[in-house]
Amino acid sequence: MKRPTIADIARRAGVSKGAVSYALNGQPGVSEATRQRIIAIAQEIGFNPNSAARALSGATANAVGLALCRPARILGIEPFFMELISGVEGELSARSYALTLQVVADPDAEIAVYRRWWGERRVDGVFVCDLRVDDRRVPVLEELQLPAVVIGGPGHTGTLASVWADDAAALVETMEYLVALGHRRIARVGGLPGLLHTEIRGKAFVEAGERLGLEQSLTVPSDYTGEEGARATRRLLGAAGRPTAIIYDNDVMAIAGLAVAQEMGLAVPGDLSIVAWDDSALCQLTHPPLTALGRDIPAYGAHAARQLLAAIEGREIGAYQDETAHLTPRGSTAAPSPA
Amino acid sequence: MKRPTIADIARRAGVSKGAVSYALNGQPGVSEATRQRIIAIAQEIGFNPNSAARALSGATANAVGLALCRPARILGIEPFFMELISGVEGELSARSYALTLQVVADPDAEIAVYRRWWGERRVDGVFVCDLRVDDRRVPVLEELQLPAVVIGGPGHTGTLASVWADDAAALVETMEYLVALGHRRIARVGGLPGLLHTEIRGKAFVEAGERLGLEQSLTVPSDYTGEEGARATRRLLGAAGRPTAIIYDNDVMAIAGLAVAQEMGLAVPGDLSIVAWDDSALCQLTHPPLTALGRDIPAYGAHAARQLLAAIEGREIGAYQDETAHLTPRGSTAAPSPA
DNA sequence: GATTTCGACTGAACCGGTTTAGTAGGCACA
DNA sequence: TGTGCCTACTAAACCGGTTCAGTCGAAATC
Repeated sequence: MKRPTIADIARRAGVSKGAVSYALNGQPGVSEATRQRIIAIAQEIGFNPNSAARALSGATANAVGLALCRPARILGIEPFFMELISGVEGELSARSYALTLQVVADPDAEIAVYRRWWGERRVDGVFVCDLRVDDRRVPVLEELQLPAVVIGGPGHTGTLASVWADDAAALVETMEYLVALGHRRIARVGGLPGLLHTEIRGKAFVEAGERLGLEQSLTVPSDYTGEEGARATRRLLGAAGRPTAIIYDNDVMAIAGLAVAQEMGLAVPGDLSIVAWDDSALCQLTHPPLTALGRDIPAYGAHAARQLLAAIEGREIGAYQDETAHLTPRGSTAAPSPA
Repeated sequence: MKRPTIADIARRAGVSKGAVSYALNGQPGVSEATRQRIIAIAQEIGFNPNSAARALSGATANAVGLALCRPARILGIEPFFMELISGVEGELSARSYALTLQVVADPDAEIAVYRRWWGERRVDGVFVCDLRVDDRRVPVLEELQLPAVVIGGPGHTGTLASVWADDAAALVETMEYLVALGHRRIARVGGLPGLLHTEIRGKAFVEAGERLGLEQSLTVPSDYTGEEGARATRRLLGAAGRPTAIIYDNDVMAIAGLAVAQEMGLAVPGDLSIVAWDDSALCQLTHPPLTALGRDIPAYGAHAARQLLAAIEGREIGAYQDETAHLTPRGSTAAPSPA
């Protein structure tokens, strides 16, 4: 089946290719009557502009890129990315932008992907996930002048646009809630060290712990997987003076922690309170359901997409602060039983 | 920053654009010495061929498409798609193919996306997920002659290539295992009605139930969400002559079912055995861990990608049968307690 | 009535690759 | 010495859009 081109439309309308281009793109240069006639013909023959031709002559590729740098097994289990993607998609498809996805093995590969995309002119802009402290990707994107929106922050985003949420505030709110319940020994199972939001949460945890006068406020680093979450939990619960509450950096680790606690004969929430960061549907499926810090991830993605489209259009944009995660108390948190 | 083009390379090498093209693409027409010189220059200046220009003149866009037609909340929670994507990616990126992702609202929108992609020449081929009985997408793709690989089957794939696994056999194996443990009343919480694999599993369930002489073999339809899985479970367990074992069409519903059983005071596996289809890491995080039907989803995706690339290259391909899911017994299945 | 202006449109260049047709030079063979 | 053939290249067309520089006729201006 032959794809219709503007030349076909031009022939049928008895005008030149240029006139067709003007008509279809809403540019001045054709009369309203001719424009309508051309649009009608285009619709009739089911015309879609060849994206390659458009990208080659015009400015944009009408596509944006997202490179994900996490191993497959973690990607699968984290609802975060899929929810983010679906939010991003909503904005993009409304403007007929395509999303190009690439899974990469490490930050160097990711940087190589950006350089390739830029060289190939395959994308007009990119999303940057999993921001790190002094992230090496940032200067590369600045150098390439590739429009980019960093998903994360605040800070360490250089001159790039960003979308971020105040994790420190959310964590402090959670700790105050636990303290109000009577907890004095609170632990935290953190995400991948080196990720900016892990560091931000870690710092906030220490500071709030001091301010609230906790007896104990220990962070154990982890990697978002259930296995590591379970291991960290065993370590925390096996030690003397074990915590009465644990905050997990994602829901998968929290669920694993819950299983470990039950396995060790500890009652949740009687002996141990559990809070999960990221409130996916999973948190409501456990027994007891998990108290969780949640926010609207698809909306977060949508904001990021809007920022990126604005950046591509050359509009001046900066950091956009998204809503702060809010705590949904469920059955996994309660006052600690008297020791 | 200016992107280098083959004209830049040609100038520096003192040859024509054509020679550069031959050299970089491994075509005959240049001497080995010249080829090496050109390749060296290309590397030195960091050349990447403009994908639009290549797509416009040559045949391929060097991209394939994947349209996902599921609501955001289900997409997020299902590890299946992300694992599939990461497997697909592995094959694609090895051949420098890009993956274009689009989330759509319904099958009509999905068909529209295929037509647009085809018209725009944006992709060289597509993956088709969630195959339905008499799927309307199949004839459209055949008409467009857009290379496609259906992920699912067998049957209902028309002339399109496909990758499938024998779900019926896996289900029968599972039922035989449960019968061997002593179960006579087995229920099933199914996936979305209308999806081919749901129908195939449903049919196999009924047939095997009869063949094995079960007292009861009831399927309750569901939609893969935890809420629906919980509701279906309550319905099954609340009725008289409740089943002693339930097979769930995905892991999320199985986890929800486990929580419901515990909530109702039933011991798992003592009073109720539970089997999950799709063995994600979640299955090992529950208490007890779930017996699950698992297979290597990234490998499945990789096979699909290989099939699609072959189809794009015009090689004759048909249906590829992937490994059958295998049962991993864990703590959620045991002999039923004497009634 | 001559000149300017403007709207509506055309023709051609251009984007950066691939590919086809053509050519120059070297060598073998009669 | 001429013919044929091969290798190693070049020039130019082409893909399908966008856009720039004109052109043409009609209306507006003086």
